[in-house]
Amino acid sequence: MDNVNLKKLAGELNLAVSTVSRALRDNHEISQETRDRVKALAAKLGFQPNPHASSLRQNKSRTIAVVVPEIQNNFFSQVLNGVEDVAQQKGYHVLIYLTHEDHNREKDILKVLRNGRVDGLMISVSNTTTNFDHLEAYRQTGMPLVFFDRVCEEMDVPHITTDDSKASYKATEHLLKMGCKNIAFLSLACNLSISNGRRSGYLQALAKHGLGNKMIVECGTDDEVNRQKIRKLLQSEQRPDGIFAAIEKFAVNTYEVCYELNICIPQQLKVVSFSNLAAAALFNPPLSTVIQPAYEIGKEAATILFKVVEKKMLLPNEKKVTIASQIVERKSTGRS
Amino acid sequence: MDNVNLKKLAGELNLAVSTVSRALRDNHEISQETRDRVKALAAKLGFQPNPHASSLRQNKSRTIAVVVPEIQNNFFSQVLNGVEDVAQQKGYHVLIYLTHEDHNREKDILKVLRNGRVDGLMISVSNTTTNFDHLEAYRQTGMPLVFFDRVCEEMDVPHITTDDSKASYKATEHLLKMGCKNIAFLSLACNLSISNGRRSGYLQALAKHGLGNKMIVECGTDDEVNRQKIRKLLQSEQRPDGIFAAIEKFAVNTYEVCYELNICIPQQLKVVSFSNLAAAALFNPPLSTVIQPAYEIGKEAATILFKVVEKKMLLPNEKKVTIASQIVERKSTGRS
DNA sequence: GTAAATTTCGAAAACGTTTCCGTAAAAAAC
DNA sequence: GTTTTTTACGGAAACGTTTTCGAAATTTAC
Repeated sequence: MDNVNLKKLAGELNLAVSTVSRALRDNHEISQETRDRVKALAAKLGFQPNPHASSLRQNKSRTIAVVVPEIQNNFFSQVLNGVEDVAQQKGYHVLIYLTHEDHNREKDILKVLRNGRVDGLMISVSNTTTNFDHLEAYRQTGMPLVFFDRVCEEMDVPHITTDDSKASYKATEHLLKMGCKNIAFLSLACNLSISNGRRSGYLQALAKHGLGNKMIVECGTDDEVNRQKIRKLLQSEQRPDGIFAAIEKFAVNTYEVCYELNICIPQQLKVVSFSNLAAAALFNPPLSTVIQPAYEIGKEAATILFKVVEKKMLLPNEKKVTIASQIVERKSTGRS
Repeated sequence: MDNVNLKKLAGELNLAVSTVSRALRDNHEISQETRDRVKALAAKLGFQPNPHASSLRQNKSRTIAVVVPEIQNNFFSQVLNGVEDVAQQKGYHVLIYLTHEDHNREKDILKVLRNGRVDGLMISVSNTTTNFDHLEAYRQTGMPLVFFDRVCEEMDVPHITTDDSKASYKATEHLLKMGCKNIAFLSLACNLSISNGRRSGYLQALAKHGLGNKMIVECGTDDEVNRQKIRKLLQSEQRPDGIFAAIEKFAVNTYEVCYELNICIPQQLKVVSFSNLAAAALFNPPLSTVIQPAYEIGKEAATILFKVVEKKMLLPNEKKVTIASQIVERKSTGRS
């Protein structure tokens, strides 16, 4: 029942397989009359060309892969949303792969993708990735590759990022403006270019305002460990009066510890965080956030990837795209 | 550079293509010595078999499709996480499609998938879907299909859901226990089996406790419209002292309106909602939630789908799987 | 010793498309 | 009226893999 294919259509219509194929693709070598006849029967029988045969012959799959560290993270799911929008509109399919911040998984995934399964790949690298050989190997095959958010600066492929460093600078400055003298930064592992940007924005702001007392706490995936570190930080001698969280999760951990220790936000501690959570406005107190243009990043990255896939020339400004993040000031950084 | 294929390997090794193919698949008809030789060269050249040729020949793609209404929604991204875990472990690939709650998109997607691109499909249907012909047509092709969360009860394919009705009953009872006399239900459009479950749980609880004054408000995707409806509800004569939101978004809308109208939660209004947001604990006040086992649903649905794909028999209790939701009581339903 | 079974491999068909090439018939050019 | 071009289509190769069939070479059975 399933196997309605070109041969079947051809048989039914007394035409050659090649003619049917051409008719369906609106080839001008086929008369309008025949085209209509073919299409009518195809529609009637619900013919859908076999994508594997098609891909094999044409050496393209109309599929792209998106590789991200995780998906529960609001940022990445919004990115994916943007990607899928563009892909669906262009008639492409989207394969999704999660690395769970594991370099080895990332390597395995890249390896499997190096064989024509997809026409292109966009990736936000895992934060345990320090070696980029697997990406280089992928690129060597000539397949289109685009980085977004967590990029490998060294590689000469399109990057789509947000202005992490600048946004971070502004967020830090915002804390200063609201009266903080002693700001701690909850950082991700340092091998990430992304965290470096965020960290350097923080450091730049401190330097600019003549504050040398940087406090950087490296947090990770384990909530309890994070809380432990934050607890220690908030109970220390020179305890900060402001916290800038590199990712939302750390802000959540901060809130938890503050509840636990009865530290009032924003009176005793002001908090700002990178976050794409719409519900941040409902937090107690509402959390000031640096919102990344996640959907736009996804959309832009996909658009550029498709341009590369379709071998269109990229404009110079499409090789490194930066989309601005936006600070939303809320009560967590309000004046006492 | 790219095209290292069986023929190339065969040429290099003075073997037939068929021998190389078999050697790589550890066919017992090939001597251990030859197998090793072949594998060594394959590894050296980084050979990856062309998946389209493979899929075409074997008539299977080692790929499944996941069709969901949206992905920003925490629930679905957690489901996807579960699915991807199982898939990656089994060496399958995952295609993702978003319907954006649009029945027509859903139809188009299903149509394109009806041709061997995937070995199986799992779907949570859009809430604008009332007609299931497209799903029936898909099933007719004999391809494996699994429903999760938003199911089509009528179709005889595996369902993986949570105990919506029961959880809803419990949540309503919880509100009653906390002193509510007048509970409103913020509902999704009624054609969804899912919302029917949640609604009926609510109604059952009211009936059980002899409360006839049901208040059902149908909300949708537009935040402003929702707020409008909630505003009207909370300003009405018999304004409720409890709100039960069928989805997280409506709870957010409720909070927003309460802030706006200076209605105190939980003193004046208690709120509970279906939600998978970890940060619900940080809300002001912390939101009581019905947490769905999203990750588990994804994992279970994928596991069952793979069983069907691999033509294993399903146990009777795998045809309809229900995984319990869990109520987390927080301040939003606390005693004044 | 021959017959039978086993091991190990090669040739070729097959999957369903797309596309290259060829070729009748019709139309246009002169 | 002949030649050239155009139109409309058919035949077959090709994509890279898997698998069927077959067949040497080796081993085992008797």
